[in-house]
This record gives sequence, C-alpha cells and structure tokens, in this order.
Amino acid sequence: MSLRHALMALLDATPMTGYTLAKHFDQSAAFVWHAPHSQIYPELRRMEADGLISGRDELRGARGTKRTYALTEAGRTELRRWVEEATPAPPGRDGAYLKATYYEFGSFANARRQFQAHLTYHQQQQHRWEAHVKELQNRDTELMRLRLAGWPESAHEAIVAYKAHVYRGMAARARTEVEWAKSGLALVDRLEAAAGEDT
Amino acid sequence: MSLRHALMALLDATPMTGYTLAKHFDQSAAFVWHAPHSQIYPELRRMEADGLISGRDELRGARGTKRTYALTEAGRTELRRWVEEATPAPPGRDGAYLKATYYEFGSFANARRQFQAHLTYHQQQQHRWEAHVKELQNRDTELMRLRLAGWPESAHEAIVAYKAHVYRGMAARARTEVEWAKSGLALVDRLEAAAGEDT
DNA sequence: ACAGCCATGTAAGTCGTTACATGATTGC
DNA sequence: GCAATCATGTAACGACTTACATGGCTGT
Repeated sequence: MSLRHALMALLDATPMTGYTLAKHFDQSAAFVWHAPHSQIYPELRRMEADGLISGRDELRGARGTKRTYALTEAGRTELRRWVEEATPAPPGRDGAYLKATYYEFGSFANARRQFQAHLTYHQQQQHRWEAHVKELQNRDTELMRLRLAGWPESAHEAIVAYKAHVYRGMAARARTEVEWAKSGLALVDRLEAAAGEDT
Repeated sequence: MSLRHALMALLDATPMTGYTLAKHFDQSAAFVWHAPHSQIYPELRRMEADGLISGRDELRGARGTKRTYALTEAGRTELRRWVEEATPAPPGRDGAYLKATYYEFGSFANARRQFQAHLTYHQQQQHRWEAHVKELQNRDTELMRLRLAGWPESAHEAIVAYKAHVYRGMAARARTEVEWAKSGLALVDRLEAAAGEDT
C-alpha cells in the first residue's frame, strides 16, 4: 500500500487537490511512483475516512468547487512509521528482459529493433532524471520551495540531498539500461556475422 | 499478459507440470519473472482452452496423477508474434526509492539501516546473477540442455548468448543498486557530520 | 511413522488498468 | 464561441497476493 504514502508525502509539502496530486505522478516527470486519477480519488476518500488527511471544499470561480486535502497529525505519524519500517523487495517482473531472453524466436532485425527502442527510451529517461537532479539542487521546483518552507533552515540540506540522491539513482539505472542495450546491439552484430559465415 | 509468455517460453524447452513451472519462477533463482502457483494453475487451464498448450495426465506411482503441458504449434506461433511485438515500458513504481526520497522523516540511523539493507540484498542478487551467467555459458543447467536439444547446432550460440546477456544485465542492475546504496551511506555520513557541527 | 517434497487446487481481497462520463473555468 | 485545462467521478476487468486446503509419493 505505497500509494497512500506517496500521496501523504506529497501532501506533507502543501495541501493539494486530487487533480494536482494526480499530475505529480501521472503526466509529470518527477516521480518514482505512478497512479492514474481513477485510483487516486477513491484512495483520498478512504484516507480521509481513516483520518490520515482532511479535505476542505473550496470555491472555484462562480459555481465550481474543489476539494483540497491536507495531511493531519495522524498522517504525519504514519509517514514517520512508514519511513522507519523495513522495505520489502518487490518480486522481479520485467517484460523487456523476459522477451530479450528469447530473442532467438525472432529475427536479428527484431532483436536490433528491440534493443534500439530500449536504448532510446532509457537515454531519454536518463536526461530527464539528470535535469530533475539539477532542478532539485537549485531548489528550483514549486514543490521543493513549499516543502522547505515547512522546515527549519538547518533541515534543508538533508531534504534536498535525499531527493537528489534518489533521482541520481534513477539516472544511474537508466544509464545501466542504456549500456545494456548498447552491448545488446553489439551482441546481435556478432551473432549475425557468425551466422553469415556458415552460408 | 506476460505470464502466459513466460510459461510458454519455458514449455518451449520441454513439457512440464504446473509444479515444475512454478519452481522456475518462484523459489528458483533463475528467472526475471515471478508468479505463485495459485496464479499458474488457473492460467495453464486457460491457455489450454485457448489452444496454446496441451495437457496430458500422467501417472505418478500407484494412485497419483500429474498433468504435463506441452507447447502447441499455435503456442509457438504466438511466442514468435510476441517476440516481434513492441515492448511497452512499465510505469515506474519503486517502494525503496519512494521511501528514500523522504528519509528526512526518520533518523540518520534509519537511513543508514535502509541503505545497508538495500546494499546487502542487491549484493546477494548480483552474485546470484553472476553465478547464473556462468552456468548458462557452460550450458550447465537442465533446462538449457533440454532447450538446446530442440534446435540445430548452428542456433545454440545465439540461444545461450541472449540468455547470458539478460542475466549479465540483471547483474549490472544489481551492481548499480549496490553503488547507489554505498553512496547513500556516504551521504548519510556527510549529513550527520554537518548536523553535528551546529550543536 | 514421519518429514519433506511433489502436485494441485480455491477463495477473498487488493491493486492497477482502461474506458466511459460529466461539467466548470480560463484565456484567446 | 472554442479549446485547453481543471476537477471529479464510476465501472469492468485483469493481475497479483495471501491464506487456506488436500493428498500422494519417496526415502529414512
């Protein structure tokens, strides 16, 4: 049940609507967790029922309203408990690697295409995460500014450092995937050359 | 729906029972996909209904029976189709990284404990994958021997090479996590030293 | 006899995806 | 007026987890 904690962690920075929360891990670049709004709205209602957050209806223009949620003390306590808790390792499940295991079922051209797509995707991700690390270090995002405002000056360095470290990790992961795809392409070249010799 | 394809890929090596299939990605070391038997048995029945595999009841001792499944021609065709298909990138969802983003909610000791657990786990994984790469390259697993038996000599190199490449990738990933955890520990040291200076 | 492995199942519940649906606000 | 964005929801389905359950076989 990490969706709750991801939501609470965002709400710790500042109160927000479900829509805004959804943007943070849906369309937006900067999050290690993803969830669609169809999962978020019901979860927010359950969290409010559990007392972890509290919602307030606010006006939007003339007729419209929106519900803004804020983290409660119980929510803050739960966040602290969760951070101290052991983190279970997720079971391995990777479609790209699973498929790569069996590239012999397809052509060399296919293996090349797949590795190339993997390469392109993760190269893009790498740049995205690297850019985000810089933004964080410059305290250059709205969310970071709001978050820091709630803490004493002396805590700021650690708050920034942990987040930067996570996204540096994401970039390192992406780099590893890029390298894997590159040596995959080299492998296909070697295999195809070897297959050609017998002909 | 990758579970199907993982099962079919294993059954391409040799016919097997649900129990044996479950061992391959449950308890056993060597698989990039995981599934419990409670998911496997119903899926096998559905796959048989769809004509991708065919099951045969066999005797076990006096009273017992077991059902052995074999890949059908339709299954082989579907495997080829799947390998050629584009591979969607999974949405990011990582509990360890999510939590690390918010280590400021806990103590330095906790951050250290978390990073240390991450380090230990992935170091172990790394060795596991590296050992598996060697086994594969020596064609030293039962499954690999069975798999190769179904293909002409000329195809053997590629079959081994793709699998070794995948598990080298798994090892590289684990190495990346180990490095991340190590620099995380160094980060905690620096942050704690900096916090100590103000006291 | 007993332990450990082989073998197969069900059922409840949670989590996540995809699609369908609606309406207000803001800026051009 | 229209498009883009803000805002919130439902519903069906599929994937996965966890727990409960049963019984035969093999070796000591």
